[in-house]
Amino acid sequence: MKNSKENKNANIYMKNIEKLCKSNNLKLTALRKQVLELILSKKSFVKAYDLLNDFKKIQPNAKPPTIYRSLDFLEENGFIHKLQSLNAFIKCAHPKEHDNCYFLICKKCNNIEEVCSSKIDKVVSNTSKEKNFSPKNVTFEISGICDKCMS
Amino acid sequence: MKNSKENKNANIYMKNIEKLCKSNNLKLTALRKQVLELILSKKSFVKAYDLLNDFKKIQPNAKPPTIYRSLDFLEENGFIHKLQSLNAFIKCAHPKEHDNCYFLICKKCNNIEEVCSSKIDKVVSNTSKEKNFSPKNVTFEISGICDKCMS
DNA sequence: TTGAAGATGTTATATTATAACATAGTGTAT
DNA sequence: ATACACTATGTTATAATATAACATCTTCAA
Repeated sequence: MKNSKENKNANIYMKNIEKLCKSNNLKLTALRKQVLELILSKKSFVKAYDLLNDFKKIQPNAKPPTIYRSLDFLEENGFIHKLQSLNAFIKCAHPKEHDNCYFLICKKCNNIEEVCSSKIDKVVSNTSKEKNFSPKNVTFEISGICDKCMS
Repeated sequence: MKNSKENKNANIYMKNIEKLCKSNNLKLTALRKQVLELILSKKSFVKAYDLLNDFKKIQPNAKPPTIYRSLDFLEENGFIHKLQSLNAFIKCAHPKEHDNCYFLICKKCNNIEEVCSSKIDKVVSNTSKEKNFSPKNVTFEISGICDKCMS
Protein backbone atom coordinates (compact mmCIF):
# COMPACT_ATOMS: atom_id res chain seq x y z
CA MET A 1 0.00 0.00 0.00
CA LYS A 2 1.24 3.39 -0.93
CA ASN A 3 1.43 6.06 1.72
CA SER A 4 0.61 3.67 4.50
CA LYS A 5 3.41 5.08 6.61
CA GLU A 6 2.25 8.65 6.04
CA ASN A 7 -1.30 7.65 6.85
CA LYS A 8 -0.18 6.04 10.04
CA ASN A 9 1.80 9.13 11.03
CA ALA A 10 -1.17 11.33 10.23
CA ASN A 11 -3.35 9.12 12.41
CA ILE A 12 -0.96 9.34 15.31
CA TYR A 13 -0.76 13.08 14.83
CA MET A 14 -4.54 13.41 14.77
CA LYS A 15 -4.95 11.33 17.92
CA ASN A 16 -2.58 13.69 19.64
CA ILE A 17 -4.53 16.72 18.44
CA GLU A 18 -7.78 15.17 19.66
CA LYS A 19 -6.22 14.59 23.05
CA LEU A 20 -4.89 18.14 23.17
CA CYS A 21 -8.28 19.56 22.24
CA LYS A 22 -9.97 17.54 24.94
CA SER A 23 -7.54 18.62 27.61
CA ASN A 24 -7.63 22.24 26.50
CA ASN A 25 -11.38 22.31 26.08
CA LEU A 26 -11.21 23.13 22.37
CA LYS A 27 -13.85 22.07 19.88
CA LEU A 28 -12.32 20.04 17.13
CA THR A 29 -15.49 19.98 15.01
CA ALA A 30 -15.92 17.72 12.00
CA LEU A 31 -15.14 20.62 9.69
CA ARG A 32 -11.97 21.61 11.49
CA LYS A 33 -10.85 18.03 11.64
CA GLN A 34 -11.40 17.51 7.93
CA VAL A 35 -9.43 20.64 7.13
CA LEU A 36 -6.60 19.51 9.38
CA GLU A 37 -6.65 16.08 7.76
CA LEU A 38 -6.22 17.68 4.35
CA ILE A 39 -3.28 19.70 5.65
CA LEU A 40 -1.72 16.56 7.15
CA SER A 41 -2.07 14.75 3.85
CA LYS A 42 0.34 17.21 2.22
CA LYS A 43 4.05 16.57 2.05
CA SER A 44 4.73 20.26 2.43
CA PHE A 45 2.86 23.52 2.82
CA VAL A 46 -0.51 24.21 1.27
CA LYS A 47 -2.20 27.35 -0.03
CA ALA A 48 -5.62 28.29 1.28
CA TYR A 49 -7.35 28.11 -2.08
CA ASP A 50 -5.78 24.75 -2.93
CA LEU A 51 -7.14 23.54 0.35
CA LEU A 52 -10.52 24.97 -0.59
CA ASN A 53 -10.46 23.07 -3.88
CA ASP A 54 -9.53 19.87 -2.08
CA PHE A 55 -12.29 20.46 0.41
CA LYS A 56 -14.84 21.02 -2.34
CA LYS A 57 -14.42 17.36 -3.27
CA ILE A 58 -15.93 16.52 0.10
CA GLN A 59 -18.32 19.45 0.29
CA PRO A 60 -18.88 21.06 -3.09
CA ASN A 61 -20.44 24.26 -1.80
CA ALA A 62 -17.56 25.18 0.46
CA LYS A 63 -16.56 28.84 0.34
CA PRO A 64 -13.41 30.74 1.34
CA PRO A 65 -14.63 31.55 4.86
CA THR A 66 -15.15 27.84 5.46
CA ILE A 67 -11.44 27.30 5.01
CA TYR A 68 -10.16 30.51 6.54
CA ARG A 69 -12.15 30.04 9.73
CA SER A 70 -10.78 26.58 10.22
CA LEU A 71 -7.28 27.80 9.46
CA ASP A 72 -7.77 30.53 12.07
CA PHE A 73 -8.82 28.02 14.67
CA LEU A 74 -5.96 25.67 13.88
CA GLU A 75 -3.40 28.45 13.87
CA GLU A 76 -4.65 30.17 17.03
CA ASN A 77 -4.30 26.92 18.87
CA GLY A 78 -0.87 26.10 17.54
CA PHE A 79 -1.78 23.11 15.37
CA ILE A 80 -0.64 24.72 12.16
CA HIS A 81 1.62 27.62 11.18
CA LYS A 82 1.16 30.30 8.60
CA LEU A 83 4.25 30.83 6.50
CA GLN A 84 4.08 34.57 6.02
CA SER A 85 6.64 34.76 3.25
CA LEU A 86 4.65 32.24 1.19
CA ASN A 87 1.07 32.96 2.21
CA ALA A 88 0.78 29.29 2.95
CA PHE A 89 0.01 26.92 5.78
CA ILE A 90 1.72 23.88 7.24
CA LYS A 91 1.12 21.58 10.17
CA CYS A 92 3.02 22.30 13.35
CA ALA A 93 5.72 19.72 13.94
CA HIS A 94 5.34 19.85 17.72
CA PRO A 95 1.90 21.12 18.68
CA LYS A 96 1.74 22.71 22.15
CA GLU A 97 5.38 21.91 22.85
CA HIS A 98 7.17 25.04 21.71
CA ASP A 99 6.30 28.62 21.08
CA ASN A 100 8.94 30.06 18.84
CA CYS A 101 10.03 27.98 15.92
CA TYR A 102 11.57 28.88 12.67
CA PHE A 103 11.41 27.51 9.20
CA LEU A 104 13.98 26.54 6.62
CA ILE A 105 12.20 26.87 3.31
CA CYS A 106 13.77 25.31 0.23
CA LYS A 107 13.04 27.36 -2.86
CA LYS A 108 13.72 24.42 -5.15
CA CYS A 109 11.84 21.49 -3.67
CA ASN A 110 9.50 23.46 -1.41
CA ASN A 111 10.49 21.33 1.54
CA ILE A 112 9.97 22.99 4.89
CA GLU A 113 11.94 22.16 7.98
CA GLU A 114 10.58 23.42 11.27
CA VAL A 115 13.35 24.10 13.74
CA CYS A 116 12.81 24.77 17.41
CA SER A 117 15.74 26.12 19.32
CA SER A 118 16.27 27.96 22.52
CA LYS A 119 18.68 30.29 20.73
CA ILE A 120 15.92 32.04 18.89
CA ASP A 121 13.99 32.42 22.14
CA LYS A 122 17.07 34.02 23.63
CA VAL A 123 17.54 36.44 20.74
CA VAL A 124 13.90 37.43 21.03
CA SER A 125 13.88 37.81 24.79
CA ASN A 126 17.23 39.59 24.97
CA THR A 127 16.27 42.12 22.33
CA SER A 128 12.92 42.59 23.93
CA LYS A 129 14.41 43.31 27.32
CA GLU A 130 16.90 45.71 25.80
CA LYS A 131 14.22 47.58 23.89
CA ASN A 132 11.57 47.21 26.56
CA PHE A 133 9.39 45.53 23.98
CA SER A 134 6.72 43.01 24.85
CA PRO A 135 6.74 40.30 22.17
CA LYS A 136 3.59 38.39 21.29
CA ASN A 137 4.27 36.74 17.99
CA VAL A 138 7.39 35.73 16.13
CA THR A 139 7.76 35.18 12.39
CA PHE A 140 11.10 33.68 11.47
CA GLU A 141 11.50 32.18 8.04
CA ILE A 142 14.73 31.45 6.21
CA SER A 143 14.45 30.66 2.55
CA GLY A 144 17.25 29.14 0.55
CA ILE A 145 18.38 25.81 -0.83
CA CYS A 146 18.24 22.62 1.19
CA ASP A 147 20.79 19.88 1.64
CA LYS A 148 19.30 17.56 -0.99
CA CYS A 149 18.90 20.23 -3.64
CA MET A 150 22.45 21.49 -3.19
CA SER A 151 24.16 18.31 -4.35
CA MET B 1 7.95 74.84 9.61
CA LYS B 2 6.40 71.54 10.36
CA ASN B 3 8.31 68.40 9.48
CA SER B 4 11.44 70.29 8.58
CA LYS B 5 13.56 67.83 10.50
CA GLU B 6 11.94 64.84 8.79
CA ASN B 7 12.40 66.49 5.42
CA LYS B 8 16.02 67.09 6.14
CA ASN B 9 16.52 63.48 7.19
CA ALA B 10 14.74 62.28 4.08
CA ASN B 11 17.02 64.46 1.98
CA ILE B 12 20.13 63.06 3.60
CA TYR B 13 18.77 59.58 3.14
CA MET B 14 18.02 60.20 -0.52
CA LYS B 15 21.47 61.63 -1.16
CA ASN B 16 22.92 58.46 0.28
CA ILE B 17 20.72 56.30 -1.94
CA GLU B 18 21.76 58.31 -5.00
CA LYS B 19 25.39 57.79 -4.11
CA LEU B 20 24.83 54.08 -3.56
CA CYS B 21 23.06 53.75 -6.90
CA LYS B 22 25.85 55.52 -8.68
CA SER B 23 28.55 53.38 -7.13
CA ASN B 24 26.56 50.18 -7.70
CA ASN B 25 25.55 51.11 -11.22
CA LEU B 26 21.85 51.05 -10.44
CA LYS B 27 19.32 53.19 -12.22
CA LEU B 28 17.40 55.33 -9.79
CA THR B 29 14.90 56.60 -12.33
CA ALA B 30 12.52 59.48 -11.68
CA LEU B 31 9.72 57.01 -11.04
CA ARG B 32 11.69 54.93 -8.58
CA LYS B 33 12.90 58.01 -6.82
CA GLN B 34 9.39 59.40 -6.48
CA VAL B 35 8.16 56.12 -5.04
CA LEU B 36 11.04 56.02 -2.59
CA GLU B 37 10.34 59.62 -1.60
CA LEU B 38 6.76 58.71 -0.80
CA ILE B 39 7.97 55.82 1.33
CA LEU B 40 10.42 58.08 3.15
CA SER B 41 7.66 60.58 3.87
CA LYS B 42 5.87 57.99 6.02
CA LYS B 43 6.46 57.72 9.75
CA SER B 44 6.02 53.97 9.57
CA PHE B 45 5.28 51.26 7.05
CA VAL B 46 3.10 51.76 4.01
CA LYS B 47 0.80 49.47 2.04
CA ALA B 48 1.28 49.14 -1.71
CA TYR B 49 -2.16 50.45 -2.60
CA ASP B 50 -1.89 53.41 -0.27
CA LEU B 51 1.34 54.21 -2.03
CA LEU B 52 -0.46 53.88 -5.34
CA ASN B 53 -3.12 56.33 -4.20
CA ASP B 54 -0.46 58.78 -3.06
CA PHE B 55 1.34 58.37 -6.33
CA LYS B 56 -1.82 59.03 -8.31
CA LYS B 57 -1.75 62.58 -6.97
CA ILE B 58 1.46 63.05 -8.96
CA GLN B 59 0.54 60.83 -11.87
CA PRO B 60 -3.18 60.13 -12.02
CA ASN B 61 -3.00 57.23 -14.44
CA ALA B 62 -0.62 55.18 -12.32
CA LYS B 63 -1.50 51.49 -12.07
CA PRO B 64 -0.52 48.72 -9.65
CA PRO B 65 2.46 47.53 -11.74
CA THR B 66 3.88 51.04 -11.61
CA ILE B 67 4.18 50.73 -7.87
CA TYR B 68 5.04 47.07 -7.60
CA ARG B 69 7.89 47.34 -10.09
CA SER B 70 9.44 50.19 -8.19
CA LEU B 71 8.96 48.32 -4.93
CA ASP B 72 10.69 45.31 -6.48
CA PHE B 73 13.64 47.42 -7.54
CA LEU B 74 13.92 49.10 -4.17
CA GLU B 75 13.63 45.85 -2.27
CA GLU B 76 16.02 43.88 -4.47
CA ASN B 77 18.65 46.48 -3.88
CA GLY B 78 18.10 46.70 -0.16
CA PHE B 79 16.64 50.20 0.02
CA ILE B 80 13.35 49.06 1.48
CA HIS B 81 12.06 45.98 3.25
CA LYS B 82 8.86 44.09 2.82
CA LEU B 83 7.20 43.25 6.12
CA GLN B 84 5.79 39.85 5.30
CA SER B 85 3.50 39.61 8.28
CA LEU B 86 1.84 42.91 7.35
CA ASN B 87 2.06 42.90 3.56
CA ALA B 88 3.64 46.30 3.87
CA PHE B 89 6.83 48.13 3.01
CA ILE B 90 9.24 50.30 4.94
CA LYS B 91 12.52 52.02 4.20
CA CYS B 92 15.67 50.22 5.21
CA ALA B 93 17.30 51.88 8.19
CA HIS B 94 20.83 51.10 7.01
CA PRO B 95 20.88 50.51 3.26
CA LYS B 96 23.77 48.35 2.05
CA GLU B 97 25.22 48.10 5.54
CA HIS B 98 23.66 44.92 6.85
CA ASP B 99 22.02 41.87 5.42
CA ASN B 100 19.95 40.31 8.12
CA CYS B 101 17.85 42.60 10.22
CA TYR B 102 14.75 42.03 12.21
CA PHE B 103 11.76 44.08 13.07
CA LEU B 104 9.95 44.90 16.26
CA ILE B 105 6.40 45.70 15.21
CA CYS B 106 4.11 47.44 17.68
CA LYS B 107 0.53 46.31 17.23
CA LYS B 108 -0.82 49.40 18.96
CA CYS B 109 1.03 52.34 17.43
CA ASN B 110 2.32 50.57 14.31
CA ASN B 111 5.83 51.74 15.05
CA ILE B 112 8.53 49.59 13.51
CA GLU B 113 12.00 49.27 14.91
CA GLU B 114 14.61 47.73 12.66
CA VAL B 115 17.24 45.89 14.64
CA CYS B 116 20.50 44.67 13.20
CA SER B 117 22.49 42.31 15.32
CA SER B 118 25.21 39.80 14.75
CA LYS B 119 23.29 37.36 16.95
CA ILE B 120 20.66 36.76 14.34
CA ASP B 121 23.35 36.20 11.74
CA LYS B 122 24.88 33.64 14.06
CA VAL B 123 21.60 31.82 14.64
CA VAL B 124 21.03 31.71 10.90
CA SER B 125 24.52 30.57 10.00
CA ASN B 126 24.77 28.03 12.80
CA THR B 127 21.48 26.41 11.96
CA SER B 128 22.33 26.46 8.30
CA LYS B 129 25.62 24.72 8.84
CA GLU B 130 24.00 22.16 11.09
CA LYS B 131 21.29 21.40 8.54
CA ASN B 132 23.52 21.89 5.52
CA PHE B 133 21.11 24.53 4.32
CA SER B 134 22.14 27.41 2.11
CA PRO B 135 20.23 30.51 3.26
CA LYS B 136 19.35 33.26 0.81
CA ASN B 137 16.73 35.32 2.51
CA VAL B 138 15.67 35.88 6.09
CA THR B 139 12.31 37.06 7.35
CA PHE B 140 12.35 37.85 11.04
CA GLU B 141 9.50 39.87 12.46
CA ILE B 142 8.45 40.14 16.09
CA SER B 143 5.10 41.71 16.76
CA GLY B 144 4.01 42.89 20.16
CA ILE B 145 3.71 46.04 22.21
CA CYS B 146 6.42 48.69 22.28
CA ASP B 147 7.91 50.56 25.19
CA LYS B 148 5.75 53.67 24.80
CA CYS B 149 2.48 51.80 24.42
CA MET B 150 3.15 49.66 27.48
CA SER B 151 3.10 52.48 29.98
C1' DT C 1 22.40 54.78 -35.88
C1' DT C 2 20.54 50.97 -34.84
C1' DG C 3 19.20 47.46 -32.31
C1' DA C 4 19.11 45.01 -27.85
C1' DA C 5 18.01 45.50 -23.20
C1' DG C 6 15.75 47.67 -19.79
C1' DA C 7 12.00 50.66 -18.07
C1' DT C 8 7.36 52.17 -18.20
C1' DG C 9 2.44 52.19 -19.86
C1' DT C 10 -1.78 49.66 -20.08
C1' DT C 11 -5.32 46.16 -19.83
C1' DA C 12 -6.79 42.42 -17.71
C1' DT C 13 -6.99 39.06 -14.32
C1' DA C 14 -5.11 36.03 -10.62
C1' DT C 15 -4.58 35.35 -5.80
C1' DT C 16 -5.44 36.06 -0.99
C1' DA C 17 -8.56 37.40 2.57
C1' DT C 18 -12.52 39.39 5.14
C1' DA C 19 -17.13 41.85 6.10
C1' DA C 20 -21.69 41.18 7.01
C1' DC C 21 -25.63 38.91 7.75
C1' DA C 22 -28.43 34.38 7.99
C1' DT C 23 -28.99 29.91 9.99
C1' DA C 24 -27.93 25.99 12.72
C1' DG C 25 -26.06 23.65 16.61
C1' DT C 26 -24.59 23.35 21.67
C1' DG C 27 -24.54 23.84 26.32
C1' DT C 28 -26.44 25.58 30.53
C1' DA C 29 -29.35 27.91 33.99
C1' DT C 30 -33.90 27.77 35.25
C1' DA D 1 -37.53 20.16 29.10
C1' DT D 2 -37.03 25.03 27.62
C1' DA D 3 -35.34 29.04 26.26
C1' DC D 4 -31.63 31.92 25.61
C1' DA D 5 -26.86 33.00 24.92
C1' DC D 6 -22.88 31.65 22.63
C1' DT D 7 -20.33 29.45 19.14
C1' DA D 8 -19.96 27.49 14.64
C1' DT D 9 -21.19 27.25 9.96
C1' DG D 10 -23.51 28.78 5.57
C1' DT D 11 -23.77 32.28 2.11
C1' DT D 12 -23.22 36.43 -0.61
C1' DA D 13 -20.49 39.87 -1.76
C1' DT D 14 -16.48 42.39 -2.05
C1' DA D 15 -11.94 44.09 -0.36
C1' DA D 16 -7.04 43.84 -0.62
C1' DT D 17 -2.83 42.18 -2.63
C1' DA D 18 -0.20 40.99 -6.64
C1' DT D 19 1.14 39.53 -11.37
C1' DA D 20 0.74 38.18 -16.49
C1' DA D 21 1.06 39.74 -20.90
C1' DC D 22 1.76 42.71 -24.38
C1' DA D 23 2.68 47.60 -26.20
C1' DT D 24 5.60 51.47 -26.29
C1' DC D 25 9.29 54.26 -25.05
C1' DT D 26 14.28 55.13 -23.50
C1' DT D 27 18.89 54.36 -23.15
C1' DC D 28 23.22 53.24 -24.27
C1' DA D 29 26.76 50.48 -26.26
C1' DA D 30 28.51 48.34 -30.55
